[in-house]
Amino acid sequence: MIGLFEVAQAAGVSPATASRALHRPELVALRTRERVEQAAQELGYRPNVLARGLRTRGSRTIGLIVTDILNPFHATLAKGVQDAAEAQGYTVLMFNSDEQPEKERRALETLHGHLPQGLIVVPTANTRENLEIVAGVPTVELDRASGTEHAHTIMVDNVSGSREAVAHLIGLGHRHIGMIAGQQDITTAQERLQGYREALESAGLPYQDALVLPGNHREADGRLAALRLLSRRERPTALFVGNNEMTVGAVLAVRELGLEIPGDLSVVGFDDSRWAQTMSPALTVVSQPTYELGQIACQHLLGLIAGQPLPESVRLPTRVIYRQSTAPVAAVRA
Amino acid sequence: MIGLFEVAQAAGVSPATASRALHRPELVALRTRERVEQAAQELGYRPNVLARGLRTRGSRTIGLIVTDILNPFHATLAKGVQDAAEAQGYTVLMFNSDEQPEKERRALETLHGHLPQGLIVVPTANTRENLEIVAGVPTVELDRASGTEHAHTIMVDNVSGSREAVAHLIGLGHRHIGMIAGQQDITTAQERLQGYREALESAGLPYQDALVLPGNHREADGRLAALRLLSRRERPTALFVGNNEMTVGAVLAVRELGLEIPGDLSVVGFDDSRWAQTMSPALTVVSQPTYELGQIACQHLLGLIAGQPLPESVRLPTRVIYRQSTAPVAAVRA
DNA sequence: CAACCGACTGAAATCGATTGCAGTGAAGGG
DNA sequence: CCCTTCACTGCAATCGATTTCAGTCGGTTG
Repeated sequence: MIGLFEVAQAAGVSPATASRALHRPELVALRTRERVEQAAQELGYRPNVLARGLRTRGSRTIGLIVTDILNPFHATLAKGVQDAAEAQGYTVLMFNSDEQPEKERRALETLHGHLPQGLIVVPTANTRENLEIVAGVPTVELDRASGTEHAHTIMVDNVSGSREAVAHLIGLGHRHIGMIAGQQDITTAQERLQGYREALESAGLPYQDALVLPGNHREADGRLAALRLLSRRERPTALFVGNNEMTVGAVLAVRELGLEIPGDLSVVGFDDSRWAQTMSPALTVVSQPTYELGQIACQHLLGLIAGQPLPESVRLPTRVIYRQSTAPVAAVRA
Repeated sequence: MIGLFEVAQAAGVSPATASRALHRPELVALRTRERVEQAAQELGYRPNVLARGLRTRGSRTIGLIVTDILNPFHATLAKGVQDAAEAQGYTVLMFNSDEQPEKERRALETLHGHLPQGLIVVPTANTRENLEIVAGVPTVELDRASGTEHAHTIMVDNVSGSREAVAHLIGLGHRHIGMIAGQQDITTAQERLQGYREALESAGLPYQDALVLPGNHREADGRLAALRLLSRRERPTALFVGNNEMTVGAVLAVRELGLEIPGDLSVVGFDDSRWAQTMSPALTVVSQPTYELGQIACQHLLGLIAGQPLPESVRLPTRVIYRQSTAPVAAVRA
């Protein structure tokens, strides 16, 4: 292994000087620095991150915990975080919590041993308690809020995205709009439901409990919820689904029931995806700047690490993309 | 920070004994060990991975380099690797090469500084040279082979998967079968093309160069290639696409041209996905045991690290899943 | 000309865990 | 009763990079 010692020897200086030459250039005479740099170059010196991290108590490493890397939304978040981290020379240690508080806890414990400089986490139900494991480490919560006081959160504007989507349906004449909401212990799901309610309210429509079903954010649950909603005596004419996975399930359920989109039923999903774009008919969705969300979360975290004063809460805009899965309710009766 | 020192103090022993008590129990008296374990438990001791790694020259960490985490295939591989690693107490450092040899090189350099115990890599065009950076580190190549001598590779049986898929098309009466192959500097793409040729050959059909187009594995390229193939005077009646992303592009191209699947054109893709399952008509594909591929690669690597004798090459089976995107060629003329 | 200054460099301590070696006490054998 | 053996424990060195502190050496200033 090529260590600083070898470099120093080759350059005819002490390890101390070699170290300074490489990352505190202003403390070393120009000629010495050049010799060291050349030696490092020629020998292919790569600093031992472990030794450095041990000494400096921190390792230019940040932790990232997402709930499900197989969900394209989370994969995109992860890419945004990684790219931003790499741009600043940080390495990302990534973990999956699979929405399980227990796995999240294990991930945090492992992470803690690596002395990360900071942490980005997509919270689960228990994140508030789990975060004690890494107390003192700058942390950014991504996409959802854990409820921890003074936590930094980077989220999208779920409320207005939902509100606009549902208002769009109302504008098309729909009066019975079903919603498949997520688990209500997650802020994202709460906010999307709130947007739905607000849209109804400003249109003077009543909120009907029976039209809103929860779901655990998985495809299977979306399917079941949709089957139940669409089997009601008075079938909704439109469906708003609170996350991408459940939307897939809902659309499959619609097909199973032999209903036409948008002829029999208008559908709006939350979160755009290739699937939403290429299914037929193409799906109207509330889209989120997913990659940017990850990127900004990372930049925010690096800012925190550097001690910059930053706002505790950042909201990125959502936007409704109108495609072919929504149509005037009149069409149903026609 | 709770270190071994604090634990030792609380248990009334030296750090040396505390260390042994925790990972060499047989060297320590039962009662002492219990005291140490309890102290560690109560204080919430977590070993400092950096210090340990520095001392033992290795950090219970493995590296993983995939080419594109946004591709569900790679995301699934990553999950397989991570789950298997976690099961054995290993931490995964994951990087994206985005198919760029330069990014791969940087990832390897960063990784090298972390003294990983092993490495799993989905090779790019330059992997053979790049791997010198981590010379001496046990390495497993995943999904593709870099061409390095005596490299351990975990791949699927691309040739027979393709052969069977194309034979299926031939069995349906197709005689003009187009293929969108990947870049031919990647073994996976070579092998899938070979399967295509073998199928033609055993059916006594001629191989026509003009029916085979390359592509860089991206959706956009799949679309362009499909547009070109399907605009030929004598249009192919079937299309075999060599990877999942390009298949999406190809299907979009088919729709643009106003062709019906499978009425005007049969389509088979390589690699199953939710998109392939839920598009209409559902896509006939060659499926791969993706998650297992990742898992097995990781177990293989951990085996190598432990010094077990293992075969250099492992092939997992592929399987054709017959859905609605393929139909007898007769239907075209009907 | 002496005292001093500033720029630079090196010796050595340090981070926390592991481990070779030596030392301790008790048990057992002669 | 003494010596050996064995089980256990502690001291101190070690991994590689960083950093404090103490020089060293020209050159400068009063």
